[in-house]
Amino acid sequence: MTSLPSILGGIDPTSDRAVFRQIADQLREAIDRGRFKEGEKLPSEAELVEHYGVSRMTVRNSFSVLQGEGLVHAEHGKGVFVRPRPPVRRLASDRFARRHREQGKSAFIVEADAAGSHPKVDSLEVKEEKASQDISTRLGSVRRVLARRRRYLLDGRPVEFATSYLPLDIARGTQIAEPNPGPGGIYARLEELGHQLDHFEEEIRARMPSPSEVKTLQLASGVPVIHLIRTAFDAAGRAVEVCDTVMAADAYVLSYQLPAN
Amino acid sequence: MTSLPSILGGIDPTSDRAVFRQIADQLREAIDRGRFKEGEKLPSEAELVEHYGVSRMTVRNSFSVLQGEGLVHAEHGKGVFVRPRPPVRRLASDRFARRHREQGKSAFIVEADAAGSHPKVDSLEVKEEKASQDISTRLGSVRRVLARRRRYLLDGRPVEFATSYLPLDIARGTQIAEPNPGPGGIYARLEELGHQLDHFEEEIRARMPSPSEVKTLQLASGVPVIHLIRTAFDAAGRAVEVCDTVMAADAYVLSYQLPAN
DNA sequence: CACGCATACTCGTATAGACGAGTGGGCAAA
DNA sequence: TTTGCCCACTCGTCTATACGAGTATGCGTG
Repeated sequence: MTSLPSILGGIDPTSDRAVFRQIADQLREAIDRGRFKEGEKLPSEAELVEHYGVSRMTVRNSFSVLQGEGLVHAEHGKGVFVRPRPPVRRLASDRFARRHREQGKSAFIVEADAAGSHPKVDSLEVKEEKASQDISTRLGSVRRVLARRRRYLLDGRPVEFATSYLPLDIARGTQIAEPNPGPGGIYARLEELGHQLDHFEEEIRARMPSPSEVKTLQLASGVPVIHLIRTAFDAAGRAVEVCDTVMAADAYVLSYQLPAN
Repeated sequence: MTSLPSILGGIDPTSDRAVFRQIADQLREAIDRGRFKEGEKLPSEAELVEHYGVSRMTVRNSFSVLQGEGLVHAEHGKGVFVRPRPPVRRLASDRFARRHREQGKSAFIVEADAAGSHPKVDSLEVKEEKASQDISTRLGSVRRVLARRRRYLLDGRPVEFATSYLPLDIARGTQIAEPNPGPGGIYARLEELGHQLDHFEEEIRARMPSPSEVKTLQLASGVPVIHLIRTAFDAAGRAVEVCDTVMAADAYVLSYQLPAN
């Protein structure tokens, strides 16, 4: 390996920039310049202590800065590594268009197969429950709803956790209340039930994950989530489904097409 | 103030959960339950050291967890405070529709005024420059572009930084190359120049900000950014503008309407 | 050869102490 | 009363040390 001094500079003790920030700056720049490549191991804490002549906590402090930026991740017993950027899934805004619903499989499976990934859906849960205030408002003041929860994985990595909420008067007793909603998914079933879909509304937020989201999506530190709430409206203008989706932000690019008029 | 023991519990030394995580958990829960309200000061490091009987670094460690989650922020010399959730701007997907372009002011100013906020636009820079690889690709292999940079502020707080790129053969010498593009903005000018706008494509990502973005947007730690890249196409199918926008994620909700067919 | 253990190296957690710097209140001097 | 300083309290930074726990490697034993 190339010697450290040739990659990393020294500390400027006269600078008013904190030492641990100077170290973080140098590591960040080295990563940006490709001196440390994706997945590559950074110098160990001990090596940096040696190189900079600082205490271990100072080095750890700089690592923690870079972790917060999502640039690196530490593995106990192994080292600190440059975080590889996982391939992203691109979600087109027309993925729920009727023409994509004709075939049997879900949009997730179809797209992932096409991209050569191995998709999986787990923690499927379908149950009736009390609607939260927010969901109730979006669905037009319903008290209880059918909730369909599932988690999506790509090549073994969880990337998305979604819950669909439907009014009970629509969904109860139909195939929508079954774990497997059948070909074309619940949107196909809704249309068969006479709720011709008219349009969707999507709300997008980004934020840091809650601890439970970190667990469910196995998120590394420094990875935000995209929170998408989609409401489906039928031709009568009624909200027939709300889908609440939390996505690992480093796994997705959302794409929308908008008319200009 | 209510005594600490009544709000926060103790440490379970038999738990395999790290002490600083247990402290972070208790503080997080207290915040979630509203025992500490938005903007309110948390117990000082010294108080928590006293209460839990741990060292100061351990307490600081738990604070750093909560800061990473964007839940709290520290103010030197004052204390650690529950981060207030700033009001969010809701961006509708039709905000660039032609009918909104008739009046004089920009979408940002109009919407902010309507919301009762005090909008401002600064660091306006308009110049010709070499197109990056990505921008060049999106605009259809142009070498040089006109770049229009500006930062948007709401009630004094920077919330968004945007750069528009336009092909030189379209923009050079027109009002688009002026600091003030005139009523209706550059989209109105483009249409006057014969580039009737047909549709937009928007790509959305979320990620942690770079250090320079933290500076420009004065981001607190634990706040991600939404990165939106919009491409405008004219009726001839040509990409006539790419707008690269970085938004403080805690200041925005994006909203889209999609047809179902 | 195969297995298992010792060992060295990695990061994780925690303590104790020191000094610096920003903030705000109180007190003393003008 | 007003001004200015001091001090107490706050978080920021850094050092030095200790032990625990996960990982990988090599060597010795069976």
